[in-house]
Amino acid sequence: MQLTKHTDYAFRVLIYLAMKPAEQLATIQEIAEYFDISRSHMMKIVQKLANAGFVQSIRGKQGGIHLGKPTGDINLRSIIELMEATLKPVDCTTQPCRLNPGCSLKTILFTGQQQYMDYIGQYTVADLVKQNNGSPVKDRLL
Amino acid sequence: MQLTKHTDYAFRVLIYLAMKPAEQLATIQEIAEYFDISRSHMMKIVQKLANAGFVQSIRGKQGGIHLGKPTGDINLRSIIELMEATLKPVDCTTQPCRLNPGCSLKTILFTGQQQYMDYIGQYTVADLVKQNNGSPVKDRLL
DNA sequence: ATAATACATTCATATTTAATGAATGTATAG
DNA sequence: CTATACATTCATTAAATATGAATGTATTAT
Repeated sequence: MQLTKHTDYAFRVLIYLAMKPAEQLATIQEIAEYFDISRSHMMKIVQKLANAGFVQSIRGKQGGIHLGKPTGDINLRSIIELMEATLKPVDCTTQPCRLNPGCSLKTILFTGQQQYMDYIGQYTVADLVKQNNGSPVKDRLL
Repeated sequence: MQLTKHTDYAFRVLIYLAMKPAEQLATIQEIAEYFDISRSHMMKIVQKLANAGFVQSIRGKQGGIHLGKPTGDINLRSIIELMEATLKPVDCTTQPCRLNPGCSLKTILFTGQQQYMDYIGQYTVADLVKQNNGSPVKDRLL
């Protein structure tokens, strides 16, 4: 009942990138150090984000990464859907449950999770970098 | 992003008990066999439910277990809250995140989860043993 | 009383998933 | 053609879940 750290880190990367001027590249190394994670590990998170188009990566010397689309177009729900391995509240089939298929529990749980996702879906990365208690997030963090 | 099997099994136990006549006792052995789980393991799930009052257990010969309260009084949300170890969508403190405390992500995620729980909270075990596609659940299962 | 039964508790183990890191490959700018 | 930065594959570690064995305690039927 908790998001994985991969999802957590993915959000952090996006927030980090969103706080930099759009044209300025960040390196994976730099972000890994900022959040105190190993480079290799951070690489994998960025990888997934890059394959999905949320981040654009540029190889080679002077390379780096930046957001692949405007902050307002990166829906938080889509990040969860991308990073989380399993999105079903229960698994009634792998080792079949004797109550299946008449059991209405799965429908209730599934619909509940939809409520969660629908709510999250109202927000984008843009909402995460807005100032919220007086001082701009940017000023407090970079 | 998935409920643990403990929670899953807890629901199964409650559904099983709800399907038996109120005055008739079930044994842990019997339920364990029904769902094909080891007795020891099933014991632990029942234990938690018993400590919380959802199930009443009677020791000794001719002992067994039955529901501790009417099916309509066993809210599904309360079962999740009882069985799930961790209910926070993200943990920003164990290994402090540098974006904390200005980061609004945790608030969004937490509120989203509330939506989930609030939805689930509309249902009780009584809703799980109602007939739903013509034939009573009871007829199909026991 | 006491043996049988059924829950209670503690301890140890196995399995799975998530998390992490090392090593090596590929592209590109200078 | 070399330094840099992303890309990919493989192996390892750690943590959380899940599971089971052994033993204790209460109750009741005989």
